[in-house]
Amino acid sequence: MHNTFSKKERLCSQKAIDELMAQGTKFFSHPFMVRWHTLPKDAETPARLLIIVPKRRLRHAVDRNRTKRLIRECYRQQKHKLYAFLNEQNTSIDLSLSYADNNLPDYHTLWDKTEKILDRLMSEIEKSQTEPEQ
RNA sequence: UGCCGCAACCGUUCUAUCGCCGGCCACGCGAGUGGCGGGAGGAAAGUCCGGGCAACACAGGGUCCCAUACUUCCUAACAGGAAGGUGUCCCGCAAGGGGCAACAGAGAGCGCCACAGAAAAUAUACCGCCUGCGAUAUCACGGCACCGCCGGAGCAGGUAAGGGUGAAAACGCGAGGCAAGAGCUCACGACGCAUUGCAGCGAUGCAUGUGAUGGCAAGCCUUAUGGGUUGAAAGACCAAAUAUACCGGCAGUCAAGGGCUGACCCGUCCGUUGCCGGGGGGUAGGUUGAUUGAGGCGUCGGGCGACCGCCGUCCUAGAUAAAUGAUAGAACGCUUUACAGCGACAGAACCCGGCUUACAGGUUGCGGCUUUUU
Repeated sequence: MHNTFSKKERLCSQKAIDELMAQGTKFFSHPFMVRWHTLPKDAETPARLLIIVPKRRLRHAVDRNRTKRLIRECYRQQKHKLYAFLNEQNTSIDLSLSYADNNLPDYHTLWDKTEKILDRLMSEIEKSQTEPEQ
């Protein structure tokens, strides 16, 4: 399969970002702050991702660019699990990964971290789906 | 050969796999698929100057505010650059070479000048120098000298040469002059100004004349010149959904109200309600602005040079929450005995011209020094 990562799979709209920040559920798993919230089933894509690397953490634009690209690669190559799960649950989500470390990440450790986060995310989604609307 | 300085240029490369953003071509109703080719920098950085572009504003003058400040030239423009002048510092025996410069005005005015020092700006008088007066006493002291004269406490005045202080001391130095002294006078020199002469477009230099004398304008200021504000998140255009000013059509209702009509009924028009269509402004979103330009490269010509002109040739990122990447392997370079590790500074955001700052390593040219050989 193609591990693509096209424009549709990115969260670009300012309005959607505001909504996510205001209403999203969040959890922390080093080195990421994860925010997500569920949406009605969308035909185009099961998940939209927003990658955040704050200027406060990494001062140089070069470092921020590289960090974002690494995160994108890790997500791109592992997202099929999440997509399959979401299709099974018949839902879609908006998701943000906010980098919260002061050092440049390493590809292999970042891969492991991303894997963990996706696992945790899926279990959380499942929980919220089984007991909806408090 | 090595080192140093200056200038110009480069600033990792290749392969495989998986991706991202534009372009062109083909196929497809379309979503899309396939092929070909393109995709960060010398500083993309800081956002410090200048300009283009855009919107808004705008009678004229003054004040305030900001910027600039030796000259000429270059340029679209500049606080940039080139050539030159002046001052100053360094190297050199010299000839000469190189560095640096908020380099207009302190003779318009105000203000300031710590400590030290007598005094920091209407000069002053601590020591010193000079003049006058000069108590006691003719005794004592010193010198000259031989019946005398001079000095000596103190007081009054003159003086700015010398002393010491300081970042800086009333222009330097020599001579004249004087009681002692002093730009008081003179020669030479430093400085400002002026005009005249000569050289130069000019700053300025040389000569001449004349004048004054501490420094700070990066304290205020004066003079001259320039400056409208904002900034691509500018601006222009298209525009779903929802609500809807307004317009038209159809249907319903005469339940409130009005006209035709004095009253009632009926009718009809307006109204009102609903639906449909049109429609303006405008939100999400999209397009544009936006990459062909004071453009790059090359030949020739002009100019000391910055730069300019002619001709030829090339099209070389265009994203928008923001692409230009990731992984693995190899090569290259550096460190290290080796294992191994590392790969400078740094990421376009409307576009240009500069400035400033960061930068491992390498290449080329010129200059200087050194070594070796001939």
